[in-house]
Amino acid sequence: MAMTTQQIDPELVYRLVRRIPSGRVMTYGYVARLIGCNNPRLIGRILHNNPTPEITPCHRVVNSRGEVATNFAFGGRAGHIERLQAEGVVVKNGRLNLYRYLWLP
DNA sequence: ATTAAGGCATGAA
DNA sequence: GTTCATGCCTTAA
Repeated sequence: MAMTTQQIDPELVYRLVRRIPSGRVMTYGYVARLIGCNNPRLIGRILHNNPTPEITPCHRVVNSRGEVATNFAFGGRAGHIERLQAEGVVVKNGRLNLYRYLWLP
């Protein structure tokens, strides 16, 4: 029995991402898992379509290696890094320490 | 032992 | 069939 059509509400993603405290991050995988989706890439697509970057801090989501997005919708890689550093997150070589900054609800 | 980089798997648009 | 704001594994320095 294959469940091929699993629809997820982008609002669920945005609502969860808004809970990430300033200076902390979550990964695409964790976000996906928490909203009952096993497709991390879909989270990336939804965040790419983020209509309100000022309200929904999509820059607080990185990949499982702690690396920022190459094609961040708001200023690309540099924009992603800049927004994280503005919150005190130390980013080196487009990468941050997940052990230090990872936040889970 | 640690890290970097590449390749394959995955699920939905 | 193609395209990803991914993840995990393998391999090479």
